[in-house]
Amino acid sequence: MTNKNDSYFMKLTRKQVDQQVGDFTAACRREGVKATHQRMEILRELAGTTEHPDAETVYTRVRQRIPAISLDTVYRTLRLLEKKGVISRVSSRQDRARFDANMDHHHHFVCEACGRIVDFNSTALDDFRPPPEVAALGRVDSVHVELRGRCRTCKRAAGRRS
Amino acid sequence: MTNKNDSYFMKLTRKQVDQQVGDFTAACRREGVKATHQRMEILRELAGTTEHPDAETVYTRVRQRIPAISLDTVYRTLRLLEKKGVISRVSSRQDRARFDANMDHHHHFVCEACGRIVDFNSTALDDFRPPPEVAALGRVDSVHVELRGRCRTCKRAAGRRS
DNA sequence: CTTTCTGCAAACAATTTGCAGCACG
DNA sequence: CGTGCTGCAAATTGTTTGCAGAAAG
Repeated sequence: MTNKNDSYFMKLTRKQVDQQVGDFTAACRREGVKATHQRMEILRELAGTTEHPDAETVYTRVRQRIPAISLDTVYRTLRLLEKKGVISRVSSRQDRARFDANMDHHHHFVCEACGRIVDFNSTALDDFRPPPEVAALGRVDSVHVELRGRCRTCKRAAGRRS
Repeated sequence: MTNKNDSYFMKLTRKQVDQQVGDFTAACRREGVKATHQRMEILRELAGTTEHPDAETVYTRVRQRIPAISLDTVYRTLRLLEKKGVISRVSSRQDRARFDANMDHHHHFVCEACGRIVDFNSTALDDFRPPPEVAALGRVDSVHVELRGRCRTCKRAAGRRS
């Protein structure tokens, strides 16, 4: 499956993966979360690849080692790992699609508390040129920047609460 | 609903909206697509706001003017408008969630043809400071950059096809 | 041993689609 | 007037959840 040209999806070294899985095992013990076979193998699978697989893909691969594992467990574990800060999902959680009639090139500020999205422009970003390592990957057509944080309203609300 | 402080979601002027709706009407005539009442009102709704609403929200609002409109029509029209390049969806189409065990700060190159996602780093982006207009909106916690384009493999495949 | 997980199946939510009548051009 | 569009309802897909048995600590 993997050959020299498949450099996009290079797997990490066994040692690096073991390290990450070991760290998580320790964290589980510390927090009273059970370090089950399924969880370890799911993390091992994800830690060993850079191709950002979806739940179904992780499921298919882990099943080679744990044939009886269920897709639900994969979903549940991915959610757990995300909550524990061990993995993240690519791009901000997008439950439903949102639309934009502004077709001029622009970027977004996203409030992670209330979900508000505000457009902005930046000359600094317009001048951005992809680094050579990216140019080597292929052709870049557009640059999309998302700044994540808290809008003033949500910051204020959080302050009042505490 | 709208007050002076609600500057995030300022509506555009009537004139700008009319312009955009008129342009689309013309494009419809040109391409033999029917410029129905429903389509025009959906575009009008989206063109008149900067808050990047989802389908359900557009539906609720347009229904105030066309009570008998259905949610399906909203979905169908949004898809049509997107295909015609009149609107876009916020963030790249994410049918299914994808996960990443690399928790170091990094950015993504996304091939729009095959969906491959490759991580990269950039000192230029690490140095990026949000413009003052964004700082005024709230606190920025992280910067996520997505470069969209074609990977070498897909570029090559496209060339062979033509 | 006891509490937390897993697998199963059923539930959910966002979005898409087949069909018959209605409206635009 | 005919073809494309709409509304309705049913299908699809990704993801979540309730429950009883299984396993980790």
